[in-house]
Amino acid sequence: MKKYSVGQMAKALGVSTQTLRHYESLGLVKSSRNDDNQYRTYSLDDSRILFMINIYRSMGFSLPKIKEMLKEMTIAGVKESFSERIEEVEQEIKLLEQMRGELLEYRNSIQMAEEKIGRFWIENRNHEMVSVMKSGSGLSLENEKENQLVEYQKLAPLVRQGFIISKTIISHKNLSDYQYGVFMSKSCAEAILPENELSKHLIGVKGPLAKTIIQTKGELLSYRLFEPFFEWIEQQGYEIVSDLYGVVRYHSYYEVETTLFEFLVSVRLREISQNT
Amino acid sequence: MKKYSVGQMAKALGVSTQTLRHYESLGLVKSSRNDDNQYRTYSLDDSRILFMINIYRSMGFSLPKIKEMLKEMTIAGVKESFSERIEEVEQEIKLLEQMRGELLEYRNSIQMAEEKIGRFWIENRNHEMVSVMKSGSGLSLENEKENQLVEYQKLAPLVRQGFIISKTIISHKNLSDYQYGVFMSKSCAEAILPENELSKHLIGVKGPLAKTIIQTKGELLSYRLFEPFFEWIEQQGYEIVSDLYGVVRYHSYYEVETTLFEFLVSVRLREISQNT
DNA sequence: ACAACCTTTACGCAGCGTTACCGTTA
DNA sequence: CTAACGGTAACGCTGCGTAAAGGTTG
Repeated sequence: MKKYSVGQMAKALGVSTQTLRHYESLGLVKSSRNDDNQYRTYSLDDSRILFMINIYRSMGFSLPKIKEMLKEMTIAGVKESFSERIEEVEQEIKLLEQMRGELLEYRNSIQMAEEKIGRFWIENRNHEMVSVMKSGSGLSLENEKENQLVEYQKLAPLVRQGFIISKTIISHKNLSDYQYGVFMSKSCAEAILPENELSKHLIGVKGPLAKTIIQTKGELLSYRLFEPFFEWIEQQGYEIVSDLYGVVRYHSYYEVETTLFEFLVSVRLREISQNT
Repeated sequence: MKKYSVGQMAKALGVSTQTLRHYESLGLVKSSRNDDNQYRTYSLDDSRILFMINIYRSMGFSLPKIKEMLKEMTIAGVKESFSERIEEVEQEIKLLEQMRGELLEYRNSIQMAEEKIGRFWIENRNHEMVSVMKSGSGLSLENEKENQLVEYQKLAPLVRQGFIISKTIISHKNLSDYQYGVFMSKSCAEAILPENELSKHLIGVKGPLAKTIIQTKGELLSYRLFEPFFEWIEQQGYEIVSDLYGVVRYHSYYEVETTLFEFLVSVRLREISQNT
């Protein structure tokens, strides 16, 4: 039977010579050798196995798995391997589709934020979100809350950090002690939270909402940063009726840190004061 | 500001301590150290960055890419990264879906073959396939054909090896010199072959077709192997009117090689002989 | 003599997991 | 004293790609 060298066989299969040697070192194929120079030689039969390996590789089987499959005597066993791989692939597809969804959502949210930096506006729809760490001040990583956060993060990596600034603190014009929060959308929370937890952390921010995008560069949150926002709200004839929620839209560090927050707060029209 | 140890921070983020050290070694984060014991300490600000890293990881960005993104000053740049990643993910999804299709097809074909080992049957539909190596005898890996095969394999790994046994050879009852072929479906060939090539290699096997599944174990193809098949065809009142095509359905090696071939050949009803 | 083959050995890649070996803390 | 932390250094996993350093072929 005609014999071929590694190079010839590699070319015919569309793989590299190293690939063939690698398969041999893993025991996927055994090559015979030319006695004169110890060159590898391949036959027609070898090519059939290499062909199969190629096909299995193109379906994403691992090399050890392929080795197993090539040694598998029963056709039922091979079918089983295929079924397993099909399930794996479907899992991977699901994951990637989820990823794509998150990426699109994130890109949109950045785009929106970018367009609205420093601007103020009113939205009338209700905004429902869940804050996991609401009740702690600062980064509370102890006991229950710590474990909670770990669990939620594992289930939904796409939660957002942010801040909760209570109404009282705002009225005192002193933001030195804001609270720390981890936010997620209601739909996300519904998917991963037990029902009682959901209601415990759910923040139903009722419309109309005053919103703004604030970009900070390594600064701490201070009242001064929000003053234009609060003044604008007043000028529009509204008053604040909820805590102020800041959700991180984008965060980077380059010497000084740069953070893009979306801040939102429930407002209502002030009643016209009789005394003015 | 409150400080946290690696262990605490790792737990809060749902990652391992090694992961945090790894990020540090890559320059994704810088940790300050406790002067007493050189333990790492993390602050609230660090946690925000680690949080972002987690989110980016969950979207499949590589660590070097994430490092870049965290240093990126412009929001447009970040958006661009997202758009790139979205394209990547969509490519990956496409690939996996293709893989799934091939896996399903392959599993079905094995299942079919398994059920019909050693059985003979007639199919009336036409069978169209393309054999790239048709004109060569044995495994021809030279010149043009070699390059062709390489190209086709790269474009469509899921082609099948097989054999072509010419009508003349069959009538001589001597199968020692069969031809080697690489088959693909017409739809696959249409996708990757230039049109003139397609017509050159297209084998239109017209119905009715006699088919069988033959399992060989380290044997060479011999006339004896096909004798029951040919006899059955004759008994049914048919005669062979095309070459015999053997397509590999499954191939393994376990001490002796095991191959599952699907063989098919065009037949037509014999005219009733006046002399018999 | 020279290019184009072939040989083996070994490191590099990503993103950590997993020892190994040792110091610190509660 | 001991368990549970912390530290660094180094190897392991997958599937080859890419030298390095040398022999063989046409």
